[in-house]
Amino acid sequence: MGKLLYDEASIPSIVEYAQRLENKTIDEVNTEQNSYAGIHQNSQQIGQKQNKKNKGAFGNYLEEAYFGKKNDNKSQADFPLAHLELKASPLKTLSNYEVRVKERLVLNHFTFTDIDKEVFENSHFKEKNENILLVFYHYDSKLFPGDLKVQLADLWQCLKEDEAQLRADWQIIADKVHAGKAHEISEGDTLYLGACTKGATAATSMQLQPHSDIKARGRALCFKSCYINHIYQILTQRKEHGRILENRILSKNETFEQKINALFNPYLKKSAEEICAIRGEKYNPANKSRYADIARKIVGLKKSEDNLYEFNASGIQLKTIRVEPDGTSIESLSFKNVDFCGIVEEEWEESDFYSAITSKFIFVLFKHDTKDSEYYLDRVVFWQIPENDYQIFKDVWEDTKRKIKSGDYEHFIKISENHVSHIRPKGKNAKDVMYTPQGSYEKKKCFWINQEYIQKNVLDKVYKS
DNA sequence: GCATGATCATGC
DNA sequence: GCATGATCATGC
Repeated sequence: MGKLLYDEASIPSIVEYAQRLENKTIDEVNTEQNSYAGIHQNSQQIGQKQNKKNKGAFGNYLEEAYFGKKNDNKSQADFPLAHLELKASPLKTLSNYEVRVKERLVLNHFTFTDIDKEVFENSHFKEKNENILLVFYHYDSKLFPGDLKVQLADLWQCLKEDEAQLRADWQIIADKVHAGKAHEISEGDTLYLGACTKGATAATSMQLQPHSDIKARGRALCFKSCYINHIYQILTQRKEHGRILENRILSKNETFEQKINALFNPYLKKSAEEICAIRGEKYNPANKSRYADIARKIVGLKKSEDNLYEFNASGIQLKTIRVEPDGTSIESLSFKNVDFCGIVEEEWEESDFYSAITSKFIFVLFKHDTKDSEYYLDRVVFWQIPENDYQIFKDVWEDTKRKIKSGDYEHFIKISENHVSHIRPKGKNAKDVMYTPQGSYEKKKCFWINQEYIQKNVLDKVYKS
């Protein structure tokens, strides 16, 4: 073991050392410094031992060949003297050249017995993840870990930034365990911090839980993909522009639900046109998204959706639904257009649709009481998809990916084929097309959640109880 | 009446 | 010009 090139007890020293990697690869910097951090191996040698596609390959290489750490005691922080954890996070480039974090960031595993005994203040989560050194790198399955380019390295102190929400999320997970409902935990329960299933298949990862005899899938805590992507964006902005205005809508000790309800309260029972009049905005009945536009303006969202800190960090889905006098709705819910070239390169858990499905939903319900009367703002409802239903969304997504890969754009899953989700066109008109992996152009389409599913899971619970 | 495909206004 | 969040139109 050679001498380390940084001070193991100092966060600034470790962060500075990590930042030497920015815009370079580990092997480049090691060569410049004439050091392999005491370990005389380059990435080809390690790469031959480890499959290049091994998901942890870059993280291990960073730890061993750059920081000179042996990857042994996993429950201890990576830099115990500095109370600092090291995490590598892969980036991908979308077909529009936008750079995005590729997947959720997995933190510590937990057992239901342990979390049952903890409170947030003394939790393993808080202890281990208070200071995280994040190293964002460009993922490429064809390259050795030492040849991957690092984009950004920086410190994220999640409690200083977002303690209230992380505590609320942690508590939701712990409370399900307290209630003997570990088997009902869903990634959609929470906004930033998630309890994700990890690694092994469902059958082999079943665990006992303290307050129920029902076995539940083992879980790890993670930063959900929207949150880690948000962190990447914030750190990039701070590096490029300094600490510019970060537009938070929550004040201290206020929950997301309380804030949203407070924003909508003044307009309850008022018609769309009345709301526009009160707010001094124009109302155009020919605009098909007029109800959605009102809802977005009330919470302060711009079209791009990333202008509010909490919305960008959580990926929360704000949707408006028109409700008929009998408590039913007419239409299914649409999502972003499918990127035909992007989807064939993606895994389910990295996809836009997965991200939407596992986010929380805010439904803004506009109702009318007779067939010919105006719709008025009736209620605001929070909801998430139960995890038991994720599989069918995944099946629809996988089927769509497979058909696009084979060049079949004519036989996507229809609304009549299941009770949950389908694929349908969404473009300016039939001539509005998108480039495909086959080099042809096909009509734009997107994933939809079936009206029937929303009716049963959301509207019936609100209007038929 | 429902399934499916087509289309529209908006804002950046 | 384009993505978005929807609603509309048609044919069976």
